[in-house]
Amino acid sequence: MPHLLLKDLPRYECLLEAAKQFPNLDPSACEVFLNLLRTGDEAFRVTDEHFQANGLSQGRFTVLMLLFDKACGQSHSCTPAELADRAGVTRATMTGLIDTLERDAMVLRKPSASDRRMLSVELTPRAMAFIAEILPEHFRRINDLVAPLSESERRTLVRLLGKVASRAVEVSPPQAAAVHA
Amino acid sequence: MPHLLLKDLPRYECLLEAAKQFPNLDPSACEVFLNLLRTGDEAFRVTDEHFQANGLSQGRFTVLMLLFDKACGQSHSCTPAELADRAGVTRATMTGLIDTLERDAMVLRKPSASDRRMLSVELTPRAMAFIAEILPEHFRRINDLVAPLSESERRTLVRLLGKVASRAVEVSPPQAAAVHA
DNA sequence: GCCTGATGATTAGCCTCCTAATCACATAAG
DNA sequence: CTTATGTGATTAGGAGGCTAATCATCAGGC
Repeated sequence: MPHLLLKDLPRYECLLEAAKQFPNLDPSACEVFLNLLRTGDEAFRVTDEHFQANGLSQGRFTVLMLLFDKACGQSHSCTPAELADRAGVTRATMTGLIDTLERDAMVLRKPSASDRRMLSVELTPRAMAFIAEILPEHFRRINDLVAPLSESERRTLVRLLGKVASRAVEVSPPQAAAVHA
Repeated sequence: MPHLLLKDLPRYECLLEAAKQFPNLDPSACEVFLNLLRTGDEAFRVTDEHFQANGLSQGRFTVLMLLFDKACGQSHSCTPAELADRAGVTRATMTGLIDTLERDAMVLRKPSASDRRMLSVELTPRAMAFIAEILPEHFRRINDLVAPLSESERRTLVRLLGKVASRAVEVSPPQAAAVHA
């Protein structure tokens, strides 16, 4: 479920053309922006395809990874709230994701002993086996995707992406932590 | 409505740690992949924030842009099927997008004279004014986002992104044009 | 003229995201 | 103790993706 919605990128000449109408339009900036969105989406698609073939969505995969990470660190529990925060979705969304994962016998909800409002979410053995099953192909796809880049190109790309990402956070902070004035 | 779902990127040391468990995991490839997804999502967010403030979604904006482009080229009509193809969504999805745009008086559905199966979708004057209103800020945000990059860095970034995007298309073609064997 | 199959648009039903409202419980203030 | 406030999880309802199934129309073969 990518969200780019633009199959064919406008070509550079079109941007130059359009720039005549809109003085604000910087062709090179737009070109970077469009390529960034498109490539991000393509990269997403390459892995999502594999997920879908295994009945996963990006959200479900992320939850499994977060719990798997916990499990590896011996900390066998995680609350829905913590999962939501780390996955970057709302708690309502996390409730829905856990619902379907529980339905598919991938996770269990257990009441917390100390605070009766809280739950603890745990992976089932079935989920552990499933993760071990799909991860190798996941990494293979990532390696394959990045294969055309040399190590030095990879460093350059990460550096340039980092500049843009930092700038993005600067110009529009992820969530303006609503202060109760 | 970004879909990355991972607020905090695993740091490089974590990747190296994880690589011990999974021989397939190439840390530099994963780093590129994660940065690509994250930066794409951040870039998306910067513009989507502006859209949301104006009651638009990415899908609605794309439809308006496609129709606007048509309108500028004097070709005042466009079928839902063509819009769906160019936007990269299914026709069913396009029906839904046109529904809400029509409800908001942004587009009109008109029956086609030549083929009674077809519709023609047109922008309303209200939509034209709306587009002229929001585009300058849209371009301003894009320029702002890319501002930290020099012209030469932009060319490099576009080139490297292009390599990855081409590779993505290669390893998993967008849609395997189902042949009716 | 009349089937048959292709094509445009829509509908129905599912999933995942969202916001806002609700409910249960915890905690601090009085 | 009681009340107010805060916090965890859920529910309700909306939007936009998808696939699969329908319906109307077109175009070709006989």
